[in-house]
Amino acid sequence: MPDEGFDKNNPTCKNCMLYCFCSAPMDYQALSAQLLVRKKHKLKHKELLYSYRDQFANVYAVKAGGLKTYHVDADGQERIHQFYLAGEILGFEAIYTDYYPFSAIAIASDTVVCEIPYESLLGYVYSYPELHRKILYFMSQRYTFGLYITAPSAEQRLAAFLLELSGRLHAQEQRQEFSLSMSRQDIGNYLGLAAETVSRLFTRLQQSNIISANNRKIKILEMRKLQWLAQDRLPSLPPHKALIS
Amino acid sequence: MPDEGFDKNNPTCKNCMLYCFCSAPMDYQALSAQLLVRKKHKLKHKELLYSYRDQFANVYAVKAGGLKTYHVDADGQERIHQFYLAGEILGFEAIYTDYYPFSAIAIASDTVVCEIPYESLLGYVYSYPELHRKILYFMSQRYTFGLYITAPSAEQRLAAFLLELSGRLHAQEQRQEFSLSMSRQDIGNYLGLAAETVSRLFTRLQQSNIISANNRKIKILEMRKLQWLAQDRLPSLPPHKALIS
DNA sequence: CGCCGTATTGAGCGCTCTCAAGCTAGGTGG
DNA sequence: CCACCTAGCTTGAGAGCGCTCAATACGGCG
Repeated sequence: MPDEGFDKNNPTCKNCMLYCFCSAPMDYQALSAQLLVRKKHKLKHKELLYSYRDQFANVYAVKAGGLKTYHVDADGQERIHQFYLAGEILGFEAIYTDYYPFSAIAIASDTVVCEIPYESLLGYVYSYPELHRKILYFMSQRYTFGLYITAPSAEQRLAAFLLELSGRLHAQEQRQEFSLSMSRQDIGNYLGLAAETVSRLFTRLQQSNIISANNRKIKILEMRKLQWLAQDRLPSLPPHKALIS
Repeated sequence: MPDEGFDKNNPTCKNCMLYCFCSAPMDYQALSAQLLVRKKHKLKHKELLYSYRDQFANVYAVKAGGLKTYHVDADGQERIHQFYLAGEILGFEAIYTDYYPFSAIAIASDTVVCEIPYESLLGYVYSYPELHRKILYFMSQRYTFGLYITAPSAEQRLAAFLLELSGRLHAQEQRQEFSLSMSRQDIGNYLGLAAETVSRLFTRLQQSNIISANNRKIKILEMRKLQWLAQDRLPSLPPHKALIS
């Protein structure tokens, strides 16, 4: 269902990667929410945003909550492709195929996304070069995610995953303390591990006093040790905040 | 060393994803090789194209041979991020960081790449909307690669990897028969497996008469069986040829 | 308060890793 | 042209990590 438009005091808007465009400062006037964002969707937990093979039409900026994209293989097993957290944009993966190659589903209740028609987004690119760079920037950023999912040990994978999440959530929360929007099952699926293994690893990391983990609440206690476990599996990246101008 | 420019009869140019621009038909005149491609580089096996942390300046279209991008972790272990085969373009991963987040190295002798300055490429986008779509298309395509690297069994990973390669090489060779440009070690590294495991799998797939593998020469004998092993781990994708117009 | 999805914990097995020893092929130099 | 040399590939044996299956505990939501 459609929602009210852009609100520059809304914290979910402040964290959005497209904030600088929706906030319509100076010469970006034309890009105010009414133009760029067609409507907002509120999604409940496990509510589908788009489905595999749907005709590609929109990309979506995540304002609150989170989503996962996934594909169901021949066994009926779900394979998670990517997570999309508040401030990130999904849908670009469909440019290549012209239909969505994955399904996208909310992993948190109260997930809110802004629907951005792709064709109109492309149209604005010519008037707003900065928007163009931004799009390429978003798409490029994804390339650096998930480098660690082939790490030889489960511990390395989870450590790197937590560090990546911590970086991606940087803009919104404390770097060392954050709340997982995904289940153990989903983490395991994404990392190529059984959910039980993920659970055991959380226990182990807590016993070593490297993190504390109360259900989905994670606090990184020993950042250095966690980085050591991850073995520099992530290339050091600038916080994306820097580009939000 | 710089090389002669675009040659529309050169098979390596014909297979390039940017062929339609370099071939300069009609209104794309301005995009002939001299403008889009600054120079060509010939690389020997294991010769570096760019290095981690180098200032981002160019993307590179692979005309012949192949490359891998990789990152060296804290253990000194190489972690392969992606392979780039003839007709594909690398370097976009650096947009986000403004330096190359991985190193790129040739995995075949006689690798040839066309150097395309990113800023000038961006400049042409405004005059040639089709070029813009193409760039987004290339970048989007990468999102669909490597979905299978977290598959639970090694056999599934390798089967899916071979199928993906077969699709990516479609434009250049027979779909069922192709030549691997990467070593067993590299395949294992990419798939999160030991090289020995990869080797054993090749042996096993041969004994089942699903493929034949003489060193780097691969022939898929039973496509259906290979797809069954891969468990539909790849979303079905159109051959990129279709978009080369 | 009771339910159901999620998380934890345990036991035992099997796949893949490691280490190690041959083998093959392609390239080099005599 | 052939012998050597080296990197890459294959094959084997044994160990260990993570998976499966199963039972129990937790916690959010009605």
